[in-house]
Amino acid sequence: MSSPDAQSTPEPESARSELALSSAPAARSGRSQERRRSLLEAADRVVRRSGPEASMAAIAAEAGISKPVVYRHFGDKGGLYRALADRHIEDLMGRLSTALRQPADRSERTRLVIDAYLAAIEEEPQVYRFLLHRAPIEEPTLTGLVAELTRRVAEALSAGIAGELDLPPSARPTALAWAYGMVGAVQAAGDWWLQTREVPRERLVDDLCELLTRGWVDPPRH
Amino acid sequence: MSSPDAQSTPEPESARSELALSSAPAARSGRSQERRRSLLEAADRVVRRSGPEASMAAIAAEAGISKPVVYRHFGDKGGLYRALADRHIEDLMGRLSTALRQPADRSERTRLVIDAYLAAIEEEPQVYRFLLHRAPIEEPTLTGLVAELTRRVAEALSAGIAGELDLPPSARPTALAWAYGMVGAVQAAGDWWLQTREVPRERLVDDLCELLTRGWVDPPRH
DNA sequence: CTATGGTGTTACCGGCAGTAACGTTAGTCA
DNA sequence: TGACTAACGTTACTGCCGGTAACACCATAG
Repeated sequence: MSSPDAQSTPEPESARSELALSSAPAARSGRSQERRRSLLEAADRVVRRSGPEASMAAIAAEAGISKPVVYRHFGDKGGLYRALADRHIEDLMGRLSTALRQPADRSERTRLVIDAYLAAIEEEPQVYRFLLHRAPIEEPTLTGLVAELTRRVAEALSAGIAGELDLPPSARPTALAWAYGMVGAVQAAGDWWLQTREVPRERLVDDLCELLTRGWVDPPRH
Repeated sequence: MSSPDAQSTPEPESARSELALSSAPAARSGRSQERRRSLLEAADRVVRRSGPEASMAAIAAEAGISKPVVYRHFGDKGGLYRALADRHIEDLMGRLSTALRQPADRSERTRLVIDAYLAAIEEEPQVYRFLLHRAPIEEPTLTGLVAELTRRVAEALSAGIAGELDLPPSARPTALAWAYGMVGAVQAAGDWWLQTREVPRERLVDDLCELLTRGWVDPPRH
């Protein structure tokens, strides 16, 4: 927020075309990149261990370094968290779009995507909680990490839906609404599932898939 | 959470049968109830005006009172927020279950509930943001307000679904999964809609209703 | 008049995000 | 080799916030 120097995650590998914030301090030398990586890794470790309410001091300590260094690299707690989130979001998006590209019919592909998401959050519940249940970035019209993740997945999904169903441009809002709806459905159900593991993943995947492909009006078949 | 005295919202009018909680300071005298009300109203005003990151000091000041009074009444920031949330959740639940009880066929009733929810969040976006995008309560296994709202709506909805479709007990998890899925879908889509008003409410309601009742596999009809 | 319990206050604590100001290395140019 | 500079790192602070301790002000009861 306040800091004018919150460079938004110039991660080396992730293809970044949008978000060309001008104020990045240029030089990003090799040593600096290394530091940045190690800081991100330390932050990751701390978040995994202590949840998202980790303090900057704790993260700095974990990295064996003092706070101002962290601030020089990420400008802001929001900046750090955003960088951290970007990494995980990138990962999740990769898994999801792999599933999305699988050659199969619509409902089977739906199943694959849902399963990919649930598998991911099952593997790393702490990371998931960090991404979804934390909005440490104050909103300048925009919200926190949740929205970022939701937005990206939904955006990709809506493109997929529009393409798949061959929708006219006038139906783009419908595709978006559906995409957000589907993402929200899987997120909320996944959240519930993660807290009260009442049912094997398989089962939840089937239920969600049925809801999203056939609707709730017809009774379930099992 | 730390405070042992966070009484959970003994609102005056909401049907309360003496509240067995032992530690409650007993004599909730008339004057005290009045104070409590005025504090909640002040908090509500501040939250509406400044968003959910309102400080306790600000709320106390708005009520023309000092901080410790607030803490005596609610024990905790979490306690205050929970009390505040309960009030709004109660309200929203009322509107939703009214819609849910309407005599109509399944898809029409779905439409009514979705519309009721979207109407509510459209009327009071600030309150909605407070309820959904804030988890100020640290989680001892439990999460914040979002989960509370989601849980209550989903629980009610799943009972409705199970009754409506005459599901056997073995299908209760399915009903729950569907309920959470539907709630999440409407929440996420509503969130998106509230930020980018790309489309009239009517349209979003129709789209969501179609997704949830007929699934996404068949192309939309408009 | 005094004891007591609820209601209010001021003034503090500890912890956090964020920063200013000061060392310290390391590469550069004479 | 030795002075110069600039990035790198540190300690020690500010300001804010949640939460609390300790004290002050009535009322009513004996």
